[in-house]
Amino acid sequence: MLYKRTHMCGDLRIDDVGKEVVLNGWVAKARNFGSLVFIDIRDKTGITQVTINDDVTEEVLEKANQLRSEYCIGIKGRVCERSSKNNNIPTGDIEIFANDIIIYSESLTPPIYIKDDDNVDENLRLKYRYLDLRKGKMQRNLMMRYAVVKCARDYFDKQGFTEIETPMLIKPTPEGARDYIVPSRIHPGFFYALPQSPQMFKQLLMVSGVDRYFQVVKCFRDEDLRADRQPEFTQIDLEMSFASEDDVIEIQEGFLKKLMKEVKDIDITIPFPRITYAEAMERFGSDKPDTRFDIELMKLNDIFVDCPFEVFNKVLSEGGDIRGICVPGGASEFSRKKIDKLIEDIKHYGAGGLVWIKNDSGNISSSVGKFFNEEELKSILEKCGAENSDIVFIVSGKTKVTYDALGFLRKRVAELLGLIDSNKYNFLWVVNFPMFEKDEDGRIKAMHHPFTQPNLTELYKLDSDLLGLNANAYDIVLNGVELGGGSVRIHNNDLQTKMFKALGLSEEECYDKFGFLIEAFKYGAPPHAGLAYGLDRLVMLLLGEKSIREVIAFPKNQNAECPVSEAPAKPSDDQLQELGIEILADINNDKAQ
RNA sequence: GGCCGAGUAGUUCAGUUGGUUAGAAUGCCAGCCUGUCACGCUGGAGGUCGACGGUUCGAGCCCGUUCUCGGUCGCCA
Repeated sequence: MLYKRTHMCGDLRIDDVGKEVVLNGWVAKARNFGSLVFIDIRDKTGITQVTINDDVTEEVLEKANQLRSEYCIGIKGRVCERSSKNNNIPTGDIEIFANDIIIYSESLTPPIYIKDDDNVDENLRLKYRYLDLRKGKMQRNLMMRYAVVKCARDYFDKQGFTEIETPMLIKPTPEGARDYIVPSRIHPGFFYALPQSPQMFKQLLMVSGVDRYFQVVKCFRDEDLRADRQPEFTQIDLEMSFASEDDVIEIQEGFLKKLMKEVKDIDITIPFPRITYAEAMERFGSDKPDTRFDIELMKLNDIFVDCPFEVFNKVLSEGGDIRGICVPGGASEFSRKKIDKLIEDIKHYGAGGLVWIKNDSGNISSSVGKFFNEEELKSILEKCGAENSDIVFIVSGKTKVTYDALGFLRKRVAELLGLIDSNKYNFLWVVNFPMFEKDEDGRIKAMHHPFTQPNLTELYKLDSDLLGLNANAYDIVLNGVELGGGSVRIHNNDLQTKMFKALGLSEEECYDKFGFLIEAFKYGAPPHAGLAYGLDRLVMLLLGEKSIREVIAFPKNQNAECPVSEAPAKPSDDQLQELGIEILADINNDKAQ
C-alpha cells in the first residue's frame, strides 16, 4: 500500500490550514506523551510536525507509539493551525492531525545522527552515506551542485556551445598525473586509461568544426588525495574555435556572473582583475592568491645588504631572497608559543626559520634582537610599513622557499586574526604563466601541457631561455582556490614540433603518444582556446564547505577507497584469466594455497 | 614515502601521579505522562580502552612495534 503524496514535508504553510494532505517521509523525531504523540516527518524539502491524539482509532495510536527514528512512513491527515508555533522551521505555524499512518519500512537505530550540526567521525558518515545524505544540509549541497550544472548548461547552450561526450576508455599516456588503467579483454596484455581530462579529444572536436564544445565530465587521476582532491572528479570542460584568450575570459566572466546571481543572489563585478603569474608570486607568494585581505609580500633584499645577521648575508650571497609580510595588529596576538607553531608549519615549505620583529605599543622586540639595536629594528619596521601593534615576519632562502613559506603564512595569520570575510567572493585571473618549469631532476617539463601556445612574441626564447618563455595560459581563481584553468592551444604543427623538441621528446615518441592529434592538425586546424572548471571545488566554495567530499554524493576516503561499496576489490580469478592478467591470477592462487 | 594529529559505550567525549567494579552527555530499551518541538520524570541494558608485545605487585595511562583514519608536504602535464 502506498499513499499518493499531496505535498512535500517542507511545503505547508498557514494558508493550507483545513486541507486534507498526505505526506511521505522519514521519522526525524518522535515525542511521545502516551496518548499524545508528536512526529517530525522529514523529506528533502524539510520537516513537518504530525500530531496524533486519542481522537484517532486505537490502531492508529498504537502505530504512532511504534514509530522510531528513520522509519519510512506515510501520513494522512488535516492541516491545522498550531496553538504554540515553532519559529525555528518554515512549517512551524501548522501541524497535521493524522488520521492514518502507514509504516512503509522500519529502521534499525541509525549509527549516525541525522542532523546538520552533528559531529560524527567522517568515516562513519561515509560508510553510511545513504543516511548521511538524508540530512537537510547534504540535500541542499546536492541541489546546489545540480543548480550549478544546470546554470552552466543553460548559459553555454545560449552561447552556442554543444555538449558532446568524449571517450572514457582512452590511450594511456605517461605524461602528467598517473593514469587509472583498464585491462582489455579483446587485446590481452593491452590496457585503456581513464581520462585525466578530455584535452586531446576536445581539440579534435575543434578540428571537426564543432566550433564551441562543452561537457560536464568525469576525470580520473591516480594521485594522493586531499581535502580538495579526489581520484574521480568532475570538470566543466570547454573549448572554442577562432577564440583568443580574451574571448575565453569574457565568456567565462559572463558565466560566473550569471552563476553567482542565480545560485547566491550576489552581483559580482566583471571584468575580474587580471594579474600575471610573476606578479601573483611576487605580491602573494602563490599562483592562486586569496585577495580577501590586504597582507602582501615585500622583497627586503636591499634593506639587509651587509647586515649584522649572518644568515641573511649568506642567503643573499647564494642568490636567495629575503621577503617579509607585515601583519597589522599582530603584535599582541603572536606570542612566542604561537610563533613557534608557525615556524614548525613553514618548515614544511623548506624555510629554515622565521624572523619576527614586533612593535607592541612602543615595545620593540625581535627574534634577531641581539643582532640589531632598537634603532635598526625600528628602521626595518618602518621600511616594512609597520605601525604600532604590528608584527613583521621575514623568511630568507631560495626564491621559491620565500614565496611558498610566506604565501602560506599570510593566509595562516589572516585566518588566525579573523581578517578573512567569508561573505566576499574575490574572483581573479592569473595570466601569463611560464611555459616550462624544471622538475626535481632538473628536466624541463610543460607547466600546463605541451599543447599550450607560447607567447608568440617571445618565441626566440625557445632557443635561448626556455624558463623565461611565457604561455598564453590562464587560471581562474576564487578566494585562494584554483577554480579552473585553460590556455590558447597550438594549432600549427611546426610550432607544436618545436615545443615537443624543447621538452626533449623525439619525433617517434611524439607520434607514439600524440600522433593522432598531430595528424589531425594537418587537415586545417582552427585557432582555438579553452578552459576547464573543477566543478567540485566550485560548488564547495559556493557552499562555504571545507572539503569537496561534502559536495560529492559518494566520495572516496584518503586511501581512494569507497567506504560504502568497499571498492577497490580483488577481481575473481576467472575475470583475471579472461583479461589475460595471469600473473595476478597466479599471485592470488599462491596466496590461497 | 616524510611530518603532524586522532583512536575509550551505538555516537561525541572526559579519564588526575600507574591503584577498588572505566565515567558523563546523548542515543537505545522499559514504565509514567495531552502541547511537545534538545519534551519531562523513573529505571535498565550497553566496553576486546584499535591490535600485539614489554616494564610493573598492578597499565586506558609508561615504553616499543603495528594497524586504521584525518590533515599536510612530496605528487597532482
